[in-house]
Amino acid sequence: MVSPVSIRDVATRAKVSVGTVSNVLNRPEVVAPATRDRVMGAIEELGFVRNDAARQLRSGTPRAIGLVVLDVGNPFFTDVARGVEDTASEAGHAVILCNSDESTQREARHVDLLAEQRVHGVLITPVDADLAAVRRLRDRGMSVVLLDHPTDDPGLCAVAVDDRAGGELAVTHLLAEGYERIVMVNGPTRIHQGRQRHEGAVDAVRKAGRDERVLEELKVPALNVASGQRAAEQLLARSTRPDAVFCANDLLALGVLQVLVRAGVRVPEDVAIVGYDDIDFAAAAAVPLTSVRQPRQLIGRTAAELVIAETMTPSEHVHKHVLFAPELVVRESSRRVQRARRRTR
Amino acid sequence: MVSPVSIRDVATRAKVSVGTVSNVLNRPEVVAPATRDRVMGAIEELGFVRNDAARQLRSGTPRAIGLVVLDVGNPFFTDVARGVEDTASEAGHAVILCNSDESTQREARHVDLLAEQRVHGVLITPVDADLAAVRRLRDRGMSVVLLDHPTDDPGLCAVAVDDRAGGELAVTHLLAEGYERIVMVNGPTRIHQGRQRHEGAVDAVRKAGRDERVLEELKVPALNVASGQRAAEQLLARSTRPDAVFCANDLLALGVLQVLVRAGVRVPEDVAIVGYDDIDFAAAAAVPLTSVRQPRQLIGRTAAELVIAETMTPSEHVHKHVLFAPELVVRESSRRVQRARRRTR
DNA sequence: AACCGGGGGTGAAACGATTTAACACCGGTG
DNA sequence: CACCGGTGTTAAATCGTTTCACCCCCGGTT
Repeated sequence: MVSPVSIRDVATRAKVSVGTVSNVLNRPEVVAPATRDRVMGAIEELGFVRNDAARQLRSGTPRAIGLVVLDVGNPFFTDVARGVEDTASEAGHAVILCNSDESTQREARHVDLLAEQRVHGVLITPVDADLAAVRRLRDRGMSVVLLDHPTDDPGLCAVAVDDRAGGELAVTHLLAEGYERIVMVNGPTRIHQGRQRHEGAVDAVRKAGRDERVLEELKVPALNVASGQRAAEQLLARSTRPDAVFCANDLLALGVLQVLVRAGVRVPEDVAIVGYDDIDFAAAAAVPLTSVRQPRQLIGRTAAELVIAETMTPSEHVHKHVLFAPELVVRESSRRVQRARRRTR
Repeated sequence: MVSPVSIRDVATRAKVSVGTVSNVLNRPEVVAPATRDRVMGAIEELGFVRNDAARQLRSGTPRAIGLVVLDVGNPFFTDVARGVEDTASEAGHAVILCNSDESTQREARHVDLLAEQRVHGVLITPVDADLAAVRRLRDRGMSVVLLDHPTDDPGLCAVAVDDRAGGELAVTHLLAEGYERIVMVNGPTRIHQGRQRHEGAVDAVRKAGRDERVLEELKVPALNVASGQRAAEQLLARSTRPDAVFCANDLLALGVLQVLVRAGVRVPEDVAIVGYDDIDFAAAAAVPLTSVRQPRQLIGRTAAELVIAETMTPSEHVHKHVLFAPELVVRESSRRVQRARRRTR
């Protein structure tokens, strides 16, 4: 029982042909004001709503874009999604949200669904680095933009943030503040963002001319709060503790921070903490968290713009790889110098 | 250039009629195994993907449901969305996510879009209590389920949590722990959840036979961390501070907690804090937060099930108002008794 | 008077699937 | 041999739009 009133009913009511109604809807300027008003009136009275399925069937241009993320629960993706939703809805597109939960199967199922929906394009953070899902989409002639996943493939648009630079920023900062035993808490190797951030961290050590042993990597199974807590417990149990912890994302950092604070460790005097992403909770933590900020909403907006542009003018479209620069936001969790100064005042 | 291979191409390739291909796709049991395999083969070779628009046009049954939330940035809605997404995708439905950002205009625009898409049904947390948007949807013959917004309207399904009971739980707990000057930090009156929670809090005071002055309400403009921080600053500036703060949601509570802790106030010895929602960050706060838990994913799942059920059997469907019971999760931020005991041990 | 051009409409043919009535074929039965 | 019921397949109608070729009317040019 879904709105049984069609364009034909409107036409009858307004005593015009269906073609004219369609014109009123899509190119109002070509129809005489008098008839236009009559048609509009009929639409109003009947409560007519365009059927997008029929529309799309004939015109071939869909009005939705797909968004496949690794984890809707992660504030990072939430903010990206918000950006996507904003520009999509400005362009009159709906956003179909899919959550792959880092599972290749779920990703595949969603991708199939999106293909059937003939979406305008797909923004995806792929689960696997082999991009199988992405290839399948492209094979079906769909525009794809990679989200937060750089690639060399010149046949693809991608929007990402320079993770290597971000890692370098963080560790350079820690070294400059005088920290000398840094542990990086990182996710599983599979996650390339983490790998990049670690490489950046190593770069920082090298560029500072320090012994590479000032930096150690501690891997945890997932990038969430619970993993951070467990990592912190491990660190506490050690005989010689690090004096700084750099976490691959803020969720980890919040977990670490909580456990350390509750164990009586002073942050940043005893141990500094730096996170990554600068989610809203970072600034509101017990000790405001230094973090590497990524322009999350901007990532979403840019990706949405790219995919819309690509499908508007598929022929002349040039694939772009947009790489945003991360930014270090220094807060109290790593400000050894300033704290010291304040204390001596 | 979106997958130009249609069911007709498959038919030609497999040397059958289009009807047979359709049968293979939808009722495989009626077609002979031999032909079935032949058709499947052709589908595979050609990389055929069903065109959902055409499908829906003829069959009339859409494969997407709409979800309109107040704020995708709020972890509460994120978790609800996850629940929706889960059951929807199990049922083979796509979820179209819309963010109204508490704006009536955005809500209206999204609702129109969903109507054009002829979605299966819409799950919505309405911006306005007058439910104008909801009525528009229903007028167009669409199933609507109200999310986290109770209603008396018997023509509607609704899934919500008993906010009044939640407020009562929180304050009863605080009173039982011996707190006697409670401030409830609440959002603007417009937000009914907050109103209900406050009424519940008042109930608790009355039922405990206390003077109603043990509870005071402090209103803030928004339910986010920043508002919580500002509220805490106000409280700190007072000559007589409350000994407990009950916040209308966890974001507020985290803001309050952070400011208090940084000002040297001991939680829960000097001031107890109770939040609402029990988002993941609540447990990971500097002092783990006592909070009223709502079954967020379950809310999403239930709502999705309802809307799918309603559209499957529209005739015999009986509208339901599901009201979940909230649950108090006691953590350290309000455990005066236990802390005292621990200290004397 | 014939012709032209163009604004304002009309009507029918797509679009790609589903659905249904009809049909061809089969061995078995009366 | 005619008839039957069942099975597998076909062809055509249908869904609601958009698009496109064409028509009509009317004033202005030759």
